[in-house]
Amino acid sequence: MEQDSRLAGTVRPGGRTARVRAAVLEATQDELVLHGFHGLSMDAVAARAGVGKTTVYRRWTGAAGLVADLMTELADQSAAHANTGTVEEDLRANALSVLAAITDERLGATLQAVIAAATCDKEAAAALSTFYERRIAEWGKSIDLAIRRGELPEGTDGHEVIRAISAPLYYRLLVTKEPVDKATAERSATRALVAARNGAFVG
Amino acid sequence: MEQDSRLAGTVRPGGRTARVRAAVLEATQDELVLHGFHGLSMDAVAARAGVGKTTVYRRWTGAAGLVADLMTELADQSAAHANTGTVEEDLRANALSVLAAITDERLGATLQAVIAAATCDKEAAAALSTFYERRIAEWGKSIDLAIRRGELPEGTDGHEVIRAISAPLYYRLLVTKEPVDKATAERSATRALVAARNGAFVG
DNA sequence: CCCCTAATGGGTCTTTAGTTCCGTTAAGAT
DNA sequence: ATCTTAACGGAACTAAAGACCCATTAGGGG
Repeated sequence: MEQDSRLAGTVRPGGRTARVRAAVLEATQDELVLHGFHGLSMDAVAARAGVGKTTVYRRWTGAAGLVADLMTELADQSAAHANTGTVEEDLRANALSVLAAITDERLGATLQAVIAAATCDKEAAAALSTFYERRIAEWGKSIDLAIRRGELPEGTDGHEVIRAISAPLYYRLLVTKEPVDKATAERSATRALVAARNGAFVG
Repeated sequence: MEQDSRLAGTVRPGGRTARVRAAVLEATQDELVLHGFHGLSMDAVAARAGVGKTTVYRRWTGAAGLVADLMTELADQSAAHANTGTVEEDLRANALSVLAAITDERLGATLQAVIAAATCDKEAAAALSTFYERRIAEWGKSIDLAIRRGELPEGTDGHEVIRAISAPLYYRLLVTKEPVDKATAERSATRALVAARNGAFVG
């Protein structure tokens, strides 16, 4: 009689509980593609997932909780950094992977939704932050390798270089609403590389 | 009997209509600071502004329309580009003006709200797009002057340099949720400048 | 100053979001 | 296989969002 203080789904996470979670997160992505975060209704998600809306409200507090959980799920699926042998190609690969993510219909819609949710919800903000922290640390290794190969100056801040590549793509996607294509991504990688080679990321 | 197809507030825009608009936009900003875009309620805005909620629904379609109008209002107030005599200082001024905007309590909350709204609303997206198009064109002049002074290579894409300065700041604000301070802004300006001097923005 | 009507605002109605209750189903431990 | 109870789902309920109607107020042209 004391376990009702704990969150539902933690004591018996197998079988049905897992199936419900998968169905709800799938349905959430579908809804995000159709209506975006502001148009995300718990009711619609429950109906599409084929589960009772009581269940959705019980396990996820609200719309922000849903997308936060979605982001957490994606964090576990993030890929390893490229290791092609040259920084130039590694950074190009990084830019193209960001491009692929934000131009993918489902993934792109999900990312934008989490970002929208994170502007006013702590949980979503934390999920986002964690996701990119990991991603930046992972791809930062490419820079460390490049430094060891002598391709970049000693002391170059790898995390900052990786951020510098993604930033213009997200800026276009979210702020200026300009289209983001392959050429944009490649330019972004090249510019970060030029700056890095000239020591702009040292210190 | 035909003018009801036109939007309310366009035939008699002076006096009361203008006062109502000002009060509503003010109240909208207050609410955005408190609850963010996702928590923006037309009802609360009307109450805070001291106007009937019917009026708010009539003149602005919904929450997205409110923030879109707010953005349009801000677009008219945008400042002219700096002209200190050196690119270095002009770009630094640009970065600091972005910093000031996103760290200001009311303006920052408004910008984040419009960005959140723009992820799923065309009107808000258009307002954002227009705002930054203007801003980038305005500050791009600093780069043109620098090219004429011989500080940057002929053919440098000024708009892209300006975007490159803002991008990392918005990236941190919206995506990674890292704090954005003066040092971050200055680094961003410096890095874009280094890349530009080395021809990364030509072509 | 007067008139016409654009624009506002209170009140009411409808719809949708979110909660609660309780019976049913199925994990997972023995 | 059996039992306990975590977790689900339908239904009824409450609260809030949003739409509508019509009387009142005040721009702005004459």
